[in-house]
Amino acid sequence: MASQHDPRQNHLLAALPRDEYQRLAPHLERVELTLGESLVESGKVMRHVYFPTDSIVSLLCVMEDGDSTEIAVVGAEGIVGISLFMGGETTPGRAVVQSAGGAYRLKGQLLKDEFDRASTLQYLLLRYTQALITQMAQTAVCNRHHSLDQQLCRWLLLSLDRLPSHELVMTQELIANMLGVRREGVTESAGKLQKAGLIAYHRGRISILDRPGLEARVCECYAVVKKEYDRLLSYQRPG
Amino acid sequence: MASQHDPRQNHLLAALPRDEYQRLAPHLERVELTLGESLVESGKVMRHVYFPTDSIVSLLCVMEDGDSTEIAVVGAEGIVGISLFMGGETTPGRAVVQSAGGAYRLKGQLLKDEFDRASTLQYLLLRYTQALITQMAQTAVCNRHHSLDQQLCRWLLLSLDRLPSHELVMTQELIANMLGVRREGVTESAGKLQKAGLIAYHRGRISILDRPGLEARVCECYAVVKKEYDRLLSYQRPG
DNA sequence: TCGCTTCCGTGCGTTAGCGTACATGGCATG
DNA sequence: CATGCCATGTACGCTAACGCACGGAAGCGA
Repeated sequence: MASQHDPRQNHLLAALPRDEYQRLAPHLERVELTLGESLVESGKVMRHVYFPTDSIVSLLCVMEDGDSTEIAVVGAEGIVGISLFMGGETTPGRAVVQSAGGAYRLKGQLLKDEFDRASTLQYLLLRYTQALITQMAQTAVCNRHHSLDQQLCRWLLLSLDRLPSHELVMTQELIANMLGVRREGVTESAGKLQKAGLIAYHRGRISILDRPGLEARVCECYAVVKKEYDRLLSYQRPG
Repeated sequence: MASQHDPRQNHLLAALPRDEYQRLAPHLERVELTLGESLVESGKVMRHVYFPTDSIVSLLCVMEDGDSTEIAVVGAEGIVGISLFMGGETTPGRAVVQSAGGAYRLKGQLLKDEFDRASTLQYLLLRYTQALITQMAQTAVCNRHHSLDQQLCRWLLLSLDRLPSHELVMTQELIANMLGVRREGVTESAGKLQKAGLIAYHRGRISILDRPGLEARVCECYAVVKKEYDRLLSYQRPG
């Protein structure tokens, strides 16, 4: 069983066979991520990858004028810094802590070394990356075709899936940055959900009161992403 | 030099060292892709990957109601079917031929075998996948924040970069499907470009008359993607 | 040559989301 | 308790894109 602070609260680390995990474990360094902290800056070379345990990290694409959009969200099921093993070293995007909490970090070179052994880690990371790609694609199509109301539901559910509690610490201003819309738009959509009794909002804290209600309002995008994550990250190795 | 039909017109295949290429070459099968042909269907297991030479393939995300959006575009610089080596076997998206032309296909298992040798091919494919991810992310943010006019310019330039000629065979209806907008919207935006003398449109054929003019109108997204492709696919191996 | 289909242009009214401005009420800080 | 900032609510005009409907023209096949 996992102690209170155990790297294996991260699903990728938990899925490693004993010997691979033992090689990495001494180098895993626990860090506390604070809300708004930036783990990856556009174009900067990363020194570490991060395995969240009970934190959430948003992958953002920021443009010259400051407008931004969330591309994908990473929790305990994933890793931040895929470009380190994909080979690019850097990304044009940013990674920002969306929900404070713990994570374990690992020096990029150590991850790369283990990855290059054609290890289980490689298998896991590639499958995870494909799940991430699906999330990005579905986010793109959702941005195009669905209403802000639906997108907000999707965003809340994706966050909720990565949190232990039913409460998230997040101002409407920040949600607006994630979704790439106006703050006032979020106020309006969130107001609808609140009137419908699905959530309660109070100064940067959102309590989810009726999760099935959210699921009833969300667009198909949420289910598509969730299904693909379940499929790809169930970790039944072929051999 | 490449003969008229040479697998090495595809940049990934061209970048392989001799021995790796020799292993794959006997299994590369030339195919002619026709406009609108579907190479990958949502959820279906793929049997082959495709290396385009002078064709263009669009990666689409299609929703239940039929609305779709292009997530990324693949030409001679890339490969169609990344989920075969990423490990997922399938994707929720589709891959549709956007511009007819040649490609070489390879049985999925053969590609996987070579990939798992920790070969140069693996190095190339992973870097390519990262470039693809960048394109997807930028597409998402462009969908959100930029006008249809700008997106059309981006789409034309991305297509143009993957074509030998200055003419593309593509109805406004199809472009609308790619961009996830109405056909009438494309008519209007294309009309502006035509009035400005940048393109000429005639029954499913677009001639680009003034490429610098398009580049002057396009949003930053085009340059971000192009720069990242150039950076990641220049193929200077570290060792 | 006729007729049909495909492709493009245009003109509505409608709407979601934008930009802006401003009001209110918590909460912290002194 | 006074001050001030921050998070949220609200209002209003504006615009890009939507849905729908129609018209015309180019090409193709009989």
